[in-house]
Amino acid sequence: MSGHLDLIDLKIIESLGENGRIRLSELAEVVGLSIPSVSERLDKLQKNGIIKGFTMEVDERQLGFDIQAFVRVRIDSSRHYKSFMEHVLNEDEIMECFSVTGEGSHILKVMTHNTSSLEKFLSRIQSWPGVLSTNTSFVLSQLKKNKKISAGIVRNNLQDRQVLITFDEKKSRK
Amino acid sequence: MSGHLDLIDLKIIESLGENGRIRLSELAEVVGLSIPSVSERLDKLQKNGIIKGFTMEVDERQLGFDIQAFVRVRIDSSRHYKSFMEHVLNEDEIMECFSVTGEGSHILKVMTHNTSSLEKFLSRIQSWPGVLSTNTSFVLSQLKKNKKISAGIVRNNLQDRQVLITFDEKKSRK
DNA sequence: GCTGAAAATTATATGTT
DNA sequence: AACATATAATTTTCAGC
Repeated sequence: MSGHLDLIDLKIIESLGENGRIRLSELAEVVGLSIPSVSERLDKLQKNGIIKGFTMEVDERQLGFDIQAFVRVRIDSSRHYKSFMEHVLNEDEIMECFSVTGEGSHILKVMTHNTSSLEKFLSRIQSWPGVLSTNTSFVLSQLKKNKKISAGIVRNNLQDRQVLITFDEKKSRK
Repeated sequence: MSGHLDLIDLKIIESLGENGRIRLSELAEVVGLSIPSVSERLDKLQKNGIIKGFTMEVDERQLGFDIQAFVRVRIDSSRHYKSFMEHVLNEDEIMECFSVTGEGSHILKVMTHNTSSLEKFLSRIQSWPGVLSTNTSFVLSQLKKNKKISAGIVRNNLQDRQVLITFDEKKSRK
């Protein structure tokens, strides 16, 4: 498993959240370590699976995706679950899929070209075996998108579990 | 505005979606242009705002965020909108906020430490002026997260608007 | 807008504490 | 684990097309 995360790891994570293409040299400057040290830590964070990968944020509208929507799907659970999953993975217009509690068993985040393509998409979904109903909410605008993972908050989260060793704690151990 | 996007731009976008830290040298290989050309195109894509930035995907659980939830909020619209926005931007636990149609005026994607911190968060929300009700769905698991923006699909989207000029079209113009 | 080649910067590998 | 040094790779700059 992951071993321990210290504040430097968290700062690395925070910086990469703000700018995923930041250079190791800059990162080294930010956290106050040498480049090889930062490089090694970054490798470990990826090997541990704490950092899963790097992506990009795009302006979807400019790429012709004028419609975003949340679609709540109610599926006749167990029996059709496997085929549902396969369909979900195959549909490029489904950007995210969550299994959730509450009304409906799944929430799909959908991105598509126009109302016509959305209509086609919805009738496709409704034809999948086990799909009992759907309920669609259009996204009018996105008011917030939090990229940064604050080192401070993560630190608080992890202190409970003693996964994290802060610098001060380290110092005080002989 | 943005000028024109060709298939090479879309391939750059697709590659960066798969790996946001891909090197210019690799990118140049993928799209079949020289490194300076790719570098220039990347700059333009960022200046145009088509590429908004680069981030990282993390394993939230390993960082102590054990709870993710969608919270539908119904707010007494116009009058309290501004203060609502301010609150939303201030809360680090709100990762995303969408204005939507359907039941409730907004959907919040929330990430927090445990049920206790969620409970605190929900009572905080409910105390904001104008918040009439909330409805929370826990995320049990995320089944899909689409990082890649397929060049093929974007091409289809944009062809309608003639924003995109394909290589073949370019060739055929004198 | 693209290229090749020089210059500058950055990343990797190795050995040491 | 972190560092310094040396080496390798990458990115940037720029003249020329």
